[in-house]
Amino acid sequence: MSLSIDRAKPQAADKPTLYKQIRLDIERRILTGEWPPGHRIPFEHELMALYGCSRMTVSKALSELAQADLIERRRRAGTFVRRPKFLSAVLTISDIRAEITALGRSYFYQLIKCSRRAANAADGARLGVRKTGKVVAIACRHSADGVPFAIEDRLIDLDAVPEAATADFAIEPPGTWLLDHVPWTEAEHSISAIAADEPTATALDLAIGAPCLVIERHTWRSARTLTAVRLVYPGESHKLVARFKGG
Amino acid sequence: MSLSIDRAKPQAADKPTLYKQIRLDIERRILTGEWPPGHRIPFEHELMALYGCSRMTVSKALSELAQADLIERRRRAGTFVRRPKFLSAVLTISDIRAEITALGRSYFYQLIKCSRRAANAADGARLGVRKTGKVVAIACRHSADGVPFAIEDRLIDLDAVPEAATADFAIEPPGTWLLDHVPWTEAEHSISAIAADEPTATALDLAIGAPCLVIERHTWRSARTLTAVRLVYPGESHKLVARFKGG
DNA sequence: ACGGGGTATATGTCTATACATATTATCGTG
DNA sequence: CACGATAATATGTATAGACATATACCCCGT
Repeated sequence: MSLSIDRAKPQAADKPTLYKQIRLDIERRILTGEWPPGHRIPFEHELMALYGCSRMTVSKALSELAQADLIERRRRAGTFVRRPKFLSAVLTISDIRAEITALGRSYFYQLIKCSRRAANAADGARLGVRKTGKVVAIACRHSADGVPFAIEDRLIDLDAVPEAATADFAIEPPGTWLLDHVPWTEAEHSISAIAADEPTATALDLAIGAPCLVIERHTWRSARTLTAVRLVYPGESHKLVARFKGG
Repeated sequence: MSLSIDRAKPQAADKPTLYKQIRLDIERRILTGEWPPGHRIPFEHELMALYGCSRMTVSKALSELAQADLIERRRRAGTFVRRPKFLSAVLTISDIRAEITALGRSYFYQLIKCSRRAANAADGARLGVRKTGKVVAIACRHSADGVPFAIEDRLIDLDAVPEAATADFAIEPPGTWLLDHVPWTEAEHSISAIAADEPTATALDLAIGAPCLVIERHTWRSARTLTAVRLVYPGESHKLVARFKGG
Protein backbone atom coordinates (compact mmCIF):
# COMPACT_ATOMS: atom_id res chain seq x y z
CA MET A 1 0.00 0.00 0.00
CA SER A 2 1.47 3.33 -1.04
CA LEU A 3 -0.22 5.21 1.75
CA SER A 4 2.29 3.92 4.24
CA ILE A 5 5.08 5.43 2.18
CA ASP A 6 3.24 8.72 1.97
CA ARG A 7 3.25 8.86 5.73
CA ALA A 8 6.71 7.43 6.23
CA LYS A 9 8.60 10.51 5.10
CA PRO A 10 6.96 13.27 7.17
CA GLN A 11 7.26 10.92 10.14
CA ALA A 12 10.47 12.70 11.03
CA ALA A 13 8.36 15.78 11.83
CA ASP A 14 5.96 13.96 14.18
CA LYS A 15 7.72 13.38 17.44
CA PRO A 16 5.48 10.63 18.82
CA THR A 17 5.28 7.38 16.97
CA LEU A 18 2.11 6.36 15.25
CA TYR A 19 0.83 3.88 17.81
CA LYS A 20 1.50 6.36 20.59
CA GLN A 21 -0.47 9.02 18.75
CA ILE A 22 -3.37 6.63 18.46
CA ARG A 23 -3.05 5.66 22.10
CA LEU A 24 -3.00 9.27 23.27
CA ASP A 25 -5.82 10.22 20.95
CA ILE A 26 -8.12 7.54 22.34
CA GLU A 27 -6.98 8.25 25.87
CA ARG A 28 -7.86 11.92 25.41
CA ARG A 29 -11.35 11.10 24.17
CA ILE A 30 -11.94 8.89 27.18
CA LEU A 31 -10.60 11.31 29.76
CA THR A 32 -12.48 14.28 28.38
CA GLY A 33 -15.68 12.29 28.48
CA GLU A 34 -16.17 12.42 24.72
CA TRP A 35 -16.26 8.62 24.89
CA PRO A 36 -17.99 7.92 28.22
CA PRO A 37 -17.80 4.66 30.16
CA GLY A 38 -19.50 1.86 28.29
CA HIS A 39 -18.99 3.51 24.91
CA ARG A 40 -17.89 1.14 22.17
CA ILE A 41 -14.82 2.51 20.52
CA PRO A 42 -14.31 1.93 16.78
CA PHE A 43 -13.35 -1.54 15.61
CA GLU A 44 -9.76 -2.20 14.74
CA HIS A 45 -10.51 -2.17 11.03
CA GLU A 46 -12.18 1.23 11.40
CA LEU A 47 -9.19 2.62 13.28
CA MET A 48 -6.91 1.16 10.58
CA ALA A 49 -8.81 3.20 8.00
CA LEU A 50 -8.95 6.25 10.26
CA TYR A 51 -5.23 6.39 10.91
CA GLY A 52 -4.13 4.68 7.73
CA CYS A 53 -2.04 2.03 9.36
CA SER A 54 -1.91 -1.72 9.82
CA ARG A 55 -3.93 -3.72 12.29
CA MET A 56 -0.91 -4.61 14.44
CA THR A 57 -0.33 -0.92 15.06
CA VAL A 58 -3.82 -0.09 16.31
CA SER A 59 -3.78 -3.36 18.20
CA LYS A 60 -0.63 -2.31 20.02
CA ALA A 61 -2.21 0.97 21.06
CA LEU A 62 -5.38 -0.75 22.23
CA SER A 63 -3.48 -3.47 24.08
CA GLU A 64 -1.60 -0.91 26.11
CA LEU A 65 -4.81 0.89 27.00
CA ALA A 66 -6.32 -2.45 28.00
CA GLN A 67 -3.31 -3.22 30.18
CA ALA A 68 -3.75 0.18 31.81
CA ASP A 69 -7.37 -0.79 32.44
CA LEU A 70 -8.86 2.14 30.56
CA ILE A 71 -10.66 -0.08 28.09
CA GLU A 72 -12.00 -3.59 27.97
CA ARG A 73 -11.78 -5.77 24.91
CA ARG A 74 -14.28 -8.52 24.18
CA ARG A 75 -14.05 -10.89 21.27
CA ARG A 76 -16.71 -10.52 18.66
CA ALA A 77 -18.30 -7.68 20.63
CA GLY A 78 -15.67 -4.97 20.35
CA THR A 79 -13.72 -2.65 22.60
CA PHE A 80 -15.38 -0.61 25.33
CA VAL A 81 -14.46 2.24 27.64
CA ARG A 82 -14.24 0.90 31.16
CA ARG A 83 -16.24 2.37 33.96
CA PRO A 84 -13.67 3.58 36.46
CA LYS A 85 -14.30 0.74 38.89
CA PHE A 86 -13.19 2.44 41.98
CA LEU A 87 -11.38 5.48 42.93
CA SER A 88 -8.00 3.96 43.49
CA ALA A 89 -4.75 5.60 44.35
CA VAL A 90 -1.17 4.56 44.55
CA LEU A 91 -0.12 5.09 48.09
CA THR A 92 3.61 5.33 48.38
CA ILE A 93 4.90 4.38 51.77
CA SER A 94 8.60 4.84 51.63
CA ASP A 95 11.15 3.76 54.12
CA ILE A 96 10.81 6.05 57.12
CA ARG A 97 14.45 7.08 57.14
CA ALA A 98 14.25 8.01 53.47
CA GLU A 99 10.99 9.82 54.06
CA ILE A 100 12.42 11.99 56.82
CA THR A 101 15.73 12.77 55.18
CA ALA A 102 13.90 13.57 51.93
CA LEU A 103 12.12 16.32 53.81
CA GLY A 104 15.47 17.76 54.83
CA ARG A 105 14.96 16.89 58.47
CA SER A 106 17.44 15.13 60.71
CA TYR A 107 16.74 11.48 61.35
CA PHE A 108 17.27 9.78 64.67
CA TYR A 109 16.68 6.12 65.33
CA GLN A 110 16.41 4.41 68.66
CA LEU A 111 16.12 0.69 69.28
CA ILE A 112 13.89 0.04 72.28
CA LYS A 113 13.79 -3.72 72.40
CA CYS A 114 15.06 -6.55 70.22
CA SER A 115 14.64 -10.17 71.11
CA ARG A 116 15.07 -13.45 69.27
CA ARG A 117 12.70 -16.09 70.53
CA ALA A 118 10.43 -18.98 69.63
CA ALA A 119 7.13 -17.68 68.31
CA ASN A 120 4.26 -17.81 70.75
CA ALA A 121 0.61 -18.09 69.82
CA ALA A 122 0.14 -14.34 69.48
CA ASP A 123 3.16 -14.08 67.19
CA GLY A 124 1.85 -16.91 65.04
CA ALA A 125 -1.53 -15.25 64.71
CA ARG A 126 0.04 -11.95 63.81
CA LEU A 127 2.27 -13.45 61.16
CA GLY A 128 -0.53 -15.68 59.95
CA VAL A 129 1.49 -18.86 60.22
CA ARG A 130 0.42 -22.07 61.88
CA LYS A 131 3.73 -23.75 62.48
CA THR A 132 5.62 -21.61 64.92
CA GLY A 133 9.35 -21.26 64.51
CA LYS A 134 11.78 -18.59 65.60
CA VAL A 135 11.07 -14.90 65.25
CA VAL A 136 12.77 -11.59 65.91
CA ALA A 137 10.64 -9.07 67.77
CA ILE A 138 11.69 -5.45 67.50
CA ALA A 139 10.39 -2.27 69.06
CA CYS A 140 11.95 1.02 68.01
CA ARG A 141 11.32 4.70 67.55
CA HIS A 142 11.95 7.06 64.66
CA SER A 143 12.44 10.77 65.31
CA ALA A 144 12.68 13.79 63.02
CA ASP A 145 14.52 16.88 64.27
CA GLY A 146 14.46 15.39 67.74
CA VAL A 147 10.67 15.01 67.79
CA PRO A 148 9.13 11.53 67.92
CA PHE A 149 7.90 10.69 64.43
CA ALA A 150 6.68 7.12 64.72
CA ILE A 151 7.03 4.04 66.83
CA GLU A 152 7.51 0.69 65.21
CA ASP A 153 6.66 -2.75 66.49
CA ARG A 154 7.84 -5.52 64.21
CA LEU A 155 8.02 -9.28 63.94
CA ILE A 156 10.31 -11.00 61.47
CA ASP A 157 9.93 -14.68 60.68
CA LEU A 158 13.42 -16.13 61.04
CA ASP A 159 12.52 -19.26 59.10
CA ALA A 160 11.71 -17.11 56.09
CA VAL A 161 14.45 -14.53 56.67
CA PRO A 162 17.36 -16.33 58.38
CA GLU A 163 19.75 -13.46 57.56
CA ALA A 164 17.82 -11.30 60.02
CA ALA A 165 19.41 -13.23 62.88
CA THR A 166 22.78 -11.63 62.19
CA ALA A 167 21.63 -8.10 61.32
CA ASP A 168 22.37 -5.41 63.87
CA PHE A 169 19.15 -3.49 64.37
CA ALA A 170 20.80 -1.21 66.89
CA ILE A 171 22.51 0.55 64.00
CA GLU A 172 20.12 0.20 61.08
CA PRO A 173 16.32 0.42 61.27
CA PRO A 174 14.74 -2.94 60.45
CA GLY A 175 12.58 -1.46 57.67
CA THR A 176 15.62 -0.10 55.88
CA TRP A 177 17.57 -3.31 56.35
CA LEU A 178 14.71 -5.43 55.03
CA LEU A 179 14.15 -3.25 51.95
CA ASP A 180 17.81 -3.55 51.09
CA HIS A 181 18.26 -7.24 51.78
CA VAL A 182 15.01 -9.11 51.33
CA PRO A 183 13.02 -9.27 48.10
CA TRP A 184 9.25 -9.38 48.57
CA THR A 185 6.35 -9.98 46.24
CA GLU A 186 3.27 -8.92 48.14
CA ALA A 187 2.35 -6.50 50.85
CA GLU A 188 -0.87 -5.59 52.55
CA HIS A 189 -1.50 -2.39 54.42
CA SER A 190 -4.19 -1.63 56.88
CA ILE A 191 -4.72 1.95 58.00
CA SER A 192 -6.75 2.98 60.99
CA ALA A 193 -6.91 5.51 63.81
CA ILE A 194 -6.57 4.77 67.53
CA ALA A 195 -6.38 6.67 70.75
CA ALA A 196 -2.94 6.58 72.31
CA ASP A 197 -2.67 4.26 75.30
CA GLU A 198 -0.19 4.97 78.05
CA PRO A 199 2.99 3.43 76.59
CA THR A 200 2.23 4.83 73.13
CA ALA A 201 1.57 8.29 74.52
CA THR A 202 4.83 8.17 76.44
CA ALA A 203 6.85 7.01 73.48
CA LEU A 204 5.38 9.62 71.13
CA ASP A 205 5.31 12.40 73.71
CA LEU A 206 1.53 12.79 73.47
CA ALA A 207 -1.35 12.99 75.88
CA ILE A 208 -3.10 9.75 76.68
CA GLY A 209 -6.07 9.38 74.36
CA ALA A 210 -4.55 11.55 71.61
CA PRO A 211 -5.46 10.35 68.10
CA CYS A 212 -2.83 8.31 66.30
CA LEU A 213 -2.60 7.03 62.76
CA VAL A 214 -1.78 3.33 62.61
CA ILE A 215 -0.34 1.52 59.60
CA GLU A 216 -0.06 -2.21 59.79
CA ARG A 217 1.86 -3.88 57.02
CA HIS A 218 2.22 -7.54 56.27
CA THR A 219 4.82 -8.59 53.73
CA TRP A 220 5.15 -11.87 51.85
CA ARG A 221 7.40 -13.50 49.32
CA SER A 222 5.29 -15.86 47.23
CA ALA A 223 2.79 -16.76 49.96
CA ARG A 224 5.51 -17.00 52.61
CA THR A 225 5.18 -14.49 55.43
CA LEU A 226 8.31 -12.43 55.90
CA THR A 227 7.42 -9.75 58.39
CA ALA A 228 4.55 -7.94 60.07
CA VAL A 229 4.95 -4.39 61.27
CA ARG A 230 2.80 -1.88 63.09
CA LEU A 231 3.67 1.80 62.82
CA VAL A 232 2.03 4.38 65.03
CA TYR A 233 2.21 8.07 64.09
CA PRO A 234 0.93 11.12 65.94
CA GLY A 235 -2.35 11.55 64.13
CA GLU A 236 -2.62 15.25 63.58
CA SER A 237 0.96 15.89 62.62
CA HIS A 238 1.30 13.16 60.05
CA LYS A 239 -0.45 12.73 56.74
CA LEU A 240 -0.31 10.04 54.16
CA VAL A 241 -0.62 11.42 50.69
CA ALA A 242 -1.55 9.41 47.65
CA ARG A 243 -1.86 10.84 44.19
CA PHE A 244 -3.49 9.18 41.27
CA LYS A 245 -3.43 10.25 37.70
CA GLY A 246 -5.45 8.53 35.04
CA GLY A 247 -3.48 7.00 32.20
CA MET B 1 10.86 -22.38 9.86
CA SER B 2 9.51 -25.83 10.75
CA LEU B 3 10.01 -25.34 14.46
CA SER B 4 6.96 -23.15 14.66
CA ILE B 5 4.87 -25.92 13.20
CA ASP B 6 6.32 -28.39 15.68
CA ARG B 7 5.04 -26.19 18.48
CA ALA B 8 1.80 -25.18 16.83
CA LYS B 9 0.02 -28.48 17.31
CA PRO B 10 0.58 -29.16 21.02
CA GLN B 11 -0.36 -25.53 21.61
CA ALA B 12 -3.87 -26.73 22.32
CA ALA B 13 -2.48 -28.44 25.43
CA ASP B 14 -0.74 -25.35 26.80
CA LYS B 15 -3.34 -23.09 28.28
CA PRO B 16 -1.35 -19.86 28.35
CA THR B 17 -0.20 -18.42 25.10
CA LEU B 18 3.46 -18.34 24.27
CA TYR B 19 4.11 -14.69 25.02
CA LYS B 20 2.29 -15.01 28.32
CA GLN B 21 4.41 -18.00 29.26
CA ILE B 22 7.52 -15.99 28.54
CA ARG B 23 6.16 -13.04 30.49
CA LEU B 24 5.29 -15.18 33.50
CA ASP B 25 8.59 -17.00 33.35
CA ILE B 26 10.61 -13.79 33.47
CA GLU B 27 8.30 -12.34 36.08
CA ARG B 28 8.86 -15.38 38.27
CA ARG B 29 12.63 -15.11 38.02
CA ILE B 30 12.47 -11.47 39.03
CA LEU B 31 10.07 -11.95 41.92
CA THR B 32 11.94 -14.91 43.37
CA GLY B 33 15.15 -12.91 43.32
CA GLU B 34 16.81 -15.24 40.82
CA TRP B 35 17.29 -12.16 38.67
CA PRO B 36 17.89 -9.37 41.19
CA PRO B 37 17.46 -5.65 40.53
CA GLY B 38 19.99 -4.40 38.03
CA HIS B 39 20.43 -7.83 36.44
CA ARG B 40 20.58 -7.76 32.65
CA ILE B 41 18.07 -10.20 31.29
CA PRO B 42 18.88 -12.09 28.07
CA PHE B 43 18.76 -10.19 24.80
CA GLU B 44 15.75 -10.61 22.58
CA HIS B 45 17.69 -12.83 20.18
CA GLU B 46 18.73 -15.07 23.06
CA LEU B 47 15.14 -15.35 24.27
CA MET B 48 14.06 -16.13 20.70
CA ALA B 49 16.42 -19.07 20.69
CA LEU B 50 15.46 -20.07 24.23
CA TYR B 51 11.75 -20.22 23.58
CA GLY B 52 11.96 -20.95 19.87
CA CYS B 53 9.79 -18.09 18.72
CA SER B 54 9.97 -14.88 16.75
CA ARG B 55 11.32 -11.61 18.00
CA MET B 56 7.88 -9.94 17.98
CA THR B 57 6.68 -12.49 20.49
CA VAL B 58 9.43 -11.99 23.04
CA SER B 59 9.17 -8.28 22.41
CA LYS B 60 5.51 -8.32 23.33
CA ALA B 61 6.26 -10.10 26.60
CA LEU B 62 9.05 -7.67 27.45
CA SER B 63 6.98 -4.63 26.49
CA GLU B 64 4.26 -5.61 28.90
CA LEU B 65 6.76 -6.12 31.69
CA ALA B 66 8.23 -2.72 30.88
CA GLN B 67 4.79 -1.12 31.01
CA ALA B 68 4.26 -2.75 34.40
CA ASP B 69 7.57 -1.20 35.46
CA LEU B 70 9.24 -4.47 36.36
CA ILE B 71 11.99 -4.02 33.81
CA GLU B 72 13.71 -1.20 32.04
CA ARG B 73 14.75 -1.37 28.41
CA ARG B 74 17.67 0.61 27.02
CA ARG B 75 18.63 0.67 23.38
CA ARG B 76 21.91 -0.93 22.57
CA ALA B 77 22.47 -1.75 26.24
CA GLY B 78 19.80 -4.35 26.88
CA THR B 79 16.95 -5.01 29.30
CA PHE B 80 17.40 -4.75 33.06
CA VAL B 81 15.45 -5.67 36.17
CA ARG B 82 14.21 -2.52 37.86
CA ARG B 83 14.94 -1.72 41.44
CA PRO B 84 11.58 -1.55 43.26
CA LYS B 85 11.41 2.19 43.81
CA PHE B 86 9.47 2.30 47.02
CA LEU B 87 7.08 0.24 48.91
CA SER B 88 3.94 1.39 47.18
CA ALA B 89 0.44 0.10 47.40
CA VAL B 90 -2.70 0.57 45.43
CA LEU B 91 -5.20 1.94 47.82
CA THR B 92 -8.71 1.33 46.63
CA ILE B 93 -11.23 3.76 47.98
CA SER B 94 -14.53 2.71 46.59
CA ASP B 95 -17.75 4.57 46.58
CA ILE B 96 -19.11 4.35 50.11
CA ARG B 97 -22.48 2.99 49.08
CA ALA B 98 -20.82 0.26 47.03
CA GLU B 99 -18.42 -0.46 49.87
CA ILE B 100 -21.18 -0.98 52.39
CA THR B 101 -23.51 -2.99 50.18
CA ALA B 102 -20.57 -5.15 49.08
CA LEU B 103 -20.19 -6.16 52.72
CA GLY B 104 -23.80 -7.27 52.76
CA ARG B 105 -24.84 -4.53 55.13
CA SER B 106 -27.77 -2.21 54.68
CA TYR B 107 -26.93 1.26 53.47
CA PHE B 108 -28.62 4.39 54.70
CA TYR B 109 -27.91 7.86 53.44
CA GLN B 110 -28.90 11.12 55.03
CA LEU B 111 -28.45 14.59 53.59
CA ILE B 112 -27.70 17.04 56.35
CA LYS B 113 -27.15 20.23 54.44
CA CYS B 114 -26.95 21.24 50.81
CA SER B 115 -26.51 24.80 49.66
CA ARG B 116 -25.64 26.45 46.39
CA ARG B 117 -23.74 29.67 46.88
CA ALA B 118 -20.96 31.90 45.65
CA ALA B 119 -17.62 30.60 46.84
CA ASN B 120 -16.13 32.45 49.77
CA ALA B 121 -12.44 32.71 50.55
CA ALA B 122 -12.37 29.47 52.55
CA ASP B 123 -14.06 27.58 49.71
CA GLY B 124 -11.60 28.98 47.21
CA ALA B 125 -8.65 27.91 49.35
CA ARG B 126 -10.08 24.45 49.81
CA LEU B 127 -10.71 23.97 46.11
CA GLY B 128 -7.38 25.56 45.25
CA VAL B 129 -8.88 28.06 42.83
CA ARG B 130 -8.24 31.77 42.77
CA LYS B 131 -11.24 33.00 40.83
CA THR B 132 -14.28 32.26 42.94
CA GLY B 133 -17.47 31.21 41.20
CA LYS B 134 -20.44 29.23 42.38
CA VAL B 135 -20.15 26.08 44.46
CA VAL B 136 -22.38 23.43 45.97
CA ALA B 137 -21.62 22.67 49.60
CA ILE B 138 -22.92 19.36 50.91
CA ALA B 139 -22.86 17.73 54.32
CA CYS B 140 -24.22 14.22 54.65
CA ARG B 141 -23.94 11.03 56.62
CA HIS B 142 -23.54 7.41 55.55
CA SER B 143 -24.75 4.61 57.80
CA ALA B 144 -24.36 0.84 57.68
CA ASP B 145 -26.95 -1.30 59.46
CA GLY B 146 -28.21 1.82 61.16
CA VAL B 147 -24.82 2.68 62.65
CA PRO B 148 -23.05 5.84 61.54
CA PHE B 149 -20.32 4.85 59.10
CA ALA B 150 -18.88 8.15 57.92
CA ILE B 151 -19.72 11.80 57.62
CA GLU B 152 -19.00 13.63 54.43
CA ASP B 153 -18.34 17.30 53.83
CA ARG B 154 -18.03 18.20 50.18
CA LEU B 155 -17.58 21.15 47.87
CA ILE B 156 -18.31 20.92 44.17
CA ASP B 157 -17.14 23.60 41.77
CA LEU B 158 -20.21 24.48 39.72
CA ASP B 159 -18.15 26.17 37.02
CA ALA B 160 -16.38 22.88 36.37
CA VAL B 161 -19.42 20.65 36.99
CA PRO B 162 -22.51 22.62 35.97
CA GLU B 163 -24.65 19.46 35.91
CA ALA B 164 -24.30 19.29 39.69
CA ALA B 165 -26.74 22.19 39.99
CA THR B 166 -29.62 19.99 38.89
CA ALA B 167 -28.69 16.78 40.69
CA ASP B 168 -30.81 15.80 43.67
CA PHE B 169 -28.42 14.95 46.47
CA ALA B 170 -31.28 14.18 48.81
CA ILE B 171 -31.75 10.93 46.93
CA GLU B 172 -28.31 9.98 45.69
CA PRO B 173 -25.05 10.45 47.60
CA PRO B 174 -22.84 13.04 45.87
CA GLY B 175 -19.91 10.63 45.62
CA THR B 176 -21.97 8.09 43.76
CA TRP B 177 -23.50 10.73 41.50
CA LEU B 178 -20.10 12.18 40.64
CA LEU B 179 -18.54 8.80 39.88
CA ASP B 180 -21.38 8.03 37.49
CA HIS B 181 -21.59 11.40 35.78
CA VAL B 182 -18.27 13.18 35.89
CA PRO B 183 -15.05 11.85 34.39
CA TRP B 184 -11.89 12.79 36.26
CA THR B 185 -8.21 12.48 35.50
CA GLU B 186 -6.44 13.07 38.76
CA ALA B 187 -7.12 12.64 42.43
CA GLU B 188 -5.12 13.26 45.56
CA HIS B 189 -5.80 11.70 48.92
CA SER B 190 -4.59 12.76 52.27
CA ILE B 191 -5.09 10.48 55.23
CA SER B 192 -4.74 11.49 58.83
CA ALA B 193 -6.19 10.92 62.31
CA ILE B 194 -8.01 13.47 64.42
CA ALA B 195 -9.86 13.60 67.70
CA ALA B 196 -13.60 14.04 67.29
CA ASP B 197 -14.84 17.53 68.06
CA GLU B 198 -18.34 18.07 69.35
CA PRO B 199 -20.33 18.12 66.07
CA THR B 200 -18.31 15.22 64.67
CA ALA B 201 -18.80 13.19 67.82
CA THR B 202 -22.52 13.84 67.73
CA ALA B 203 -22.87 12.92 64.08
CA LEU B 204 -20.88 9.70 64.44
CA ASP B 205 -22.29 8.78 67.82
CA LEU B 206 -18.89 8.86 69.49
CA ALA B 207 -17.44 10.39 72.60
CA ILE B 208 -15.78 13.78 72.19
CA GLY B 209 -12.07 13.23 71.62
CA ALA B 210 -12.52 9.76 70.15
CA PRO B 211 -10.00 8.99 67.37
CA CYS B 212 -11.29 9.37 63.81
CA LEU B 213 -9.76 8.50 60.47
CA VAL B 214 -9.92 11.37 58.01
CA ILE B 215 -9.64 11.07 54.25
CA GLU B 216 -9.47 14.24 52.24
CA ARG B 217 -9.75 13.86 48.52
CA HIS B 218 -9.27 16.45 45.83
CA THR B 219 -10.31 15.55 42.31
CA TRP B 220 -9.35 17.23 39.03
CA ARG B 221 -10.04 16.90 35.35
CA SER B 222 -6.97 18.06 33.47
CA ALA B 223 -5.82 20.61 36.04
CA ARG B 224 -9.37 21.85 36.63
CA THR B 225 -10.63 21.30 40.17
CA LEU B 226 -13.90 19.39 40.27
CA THR B 227 -14.54 18.64 43.91
CA ALA B 228 -12.96 18.46 47.34
CA VAL B 229 -14.30 16.10 49.95
CA ARG B 230 -13.51 15.31 53.56
CA LEU B 231 -14.68 11.98 54.97
CA VAL B 232 -14.51 11.26 58.68
CA TYR B 233 -14.77 7.66 59.91
CA PRO B 234 -14.85 6.30 63.44
CA GLY B 235 -11.18 5.44 63.80
CA GLU B 236 -11.18 2.11 65.52
CA SER B 237 -14.03 0.55 63.61
CA HIS B 238 -12.86 1.41 60.12
CA LYS B 239 -9.80 0.23 58.28
CA LEU B 240 -8.44 1.10 54.89
CA VAL B 241 -6.84 -1.87 53.27
CA ALA B 242 -4.38 -1.67 50.43
CA ARG B 243 -2.83 -4.69 48.83
CA PHE B 244 0.12 -4.70 46.53
CA LYS B 245 1.32 -7.56 44.47
CA GLY B 246 4.35 -7.38 42.27
CA GLY B 247 3.45 -7.80 38.61
C1' DA C 1 -42.06 -18.36 21.85
C1' DC C 2 -38.13 -20.77 22.84
C1' DG C 3 -33.90 -23.30 22.51
C1' DG C 4 -30.07 -25.29 19.75
C1' DG C 5 -26.81 -25.11 16.36
C1' DG C 6 -24.20 -22.89 12.88
C1' DT C 7 -21.91 -18.87 11.12
C1' DA C 8 -19.99 -14.46 10.85
C1' DT C 9 -16.99 -11.44 13.04
C1' DA C 10 -13.76 -8.95 16.27
C1' DT C 11 -10.18 -9.75 18.87
C1' DG C 12 -5.87 -12.71 20.15
C1' DT C 13 -1.60 -14.59 18.87
C1' DC C 14 2.23 -15.41 15.92
C1' DT C 15 5.55 -15.11 11.95
C1' DA C 16 8.99 -13.06 8.84
C1' DT C 17 10.75 -8.97 7.38
C1' DA C 18 12.23 -4.18 7.12
C1' DC C 19 13.92 -0.03 8.50
C1' DA C 20 14.54 3.58 12.36
C1' DT C 21 16.95 5.14 16.38
C1' DA C 22 19.66 5.45 20.36
C1' DT C 23 23.80 4.29 22.37
C1' DT C 24 27.95 1.78 23.12
C1' DA C 25 32.36 0.32 21.39
C1' DT C 26 36.07 0.92 18.36
C1' DC C 27 39.34 2.92 15.58
C1' DG C 28 42.00 6.44 13.52
C1' DT C 29 44.01 10.87 13.77
C1' DG C 30 46.04 15.00 15.64
C1' DC D 1 46.52 10.19 25.13
C1' DA D 2 42.41 12.77 23.97
C1' DC D 3 38.78 13.19 20.94
C1' DG D 4 35.79 12.91 17.16
C1' DA D 5 34.05 10.07 13.44
C1' DT D 6 32.35 5.52 12.45
C1' DA D 7 30.61 1.00 12.88
C1' DA D 8 28.13 -2.37 15.50
C1' DT D 9 24.17 -3.65 17.99
C1' DA D 10 19.83 -3.93 20.86
C1' DT D 11 15.69 -2.15 21.07
C1' DG D 12 11.56 0.48 18.76
C1' DT D 13 8.18 0.74 15.31
C1' DA D 14 5.68 -0.79 11.49
C1' DT D 15 3.94 -3.97 7.71
C1' DA D 16 1.24 -7.90 5.51
C1' DG D 17 -0.44 -12.12 6.18
C1' DA D 18 -2.09 -16.24 8.63
C1' DC D 19 -4.62 -18.94 11.75
C1' DA D 20 -6.94 -19.41 16.51
C1' DT D 21 -10.76 -18.52 19.51
C1' DA D 22 -14.59 -16.68 21.75
C1' DT D 23 -19.13 -15.23 21.16
C1' DA D 24 -23.04 -12.33 19.44
C1' DC D 25 -26.36 -13.15 16.23
C1' DC D 26 -29.43 -15.26 12.97
C1' DC D 27 -32.11 -18.88 11.54
C1' DC D 28 -34.47 -22.93 11.94
C1' DG D 29 -37.12 -26.55 13.94
C1' DT D 30 -40.09 -27.71 17.53
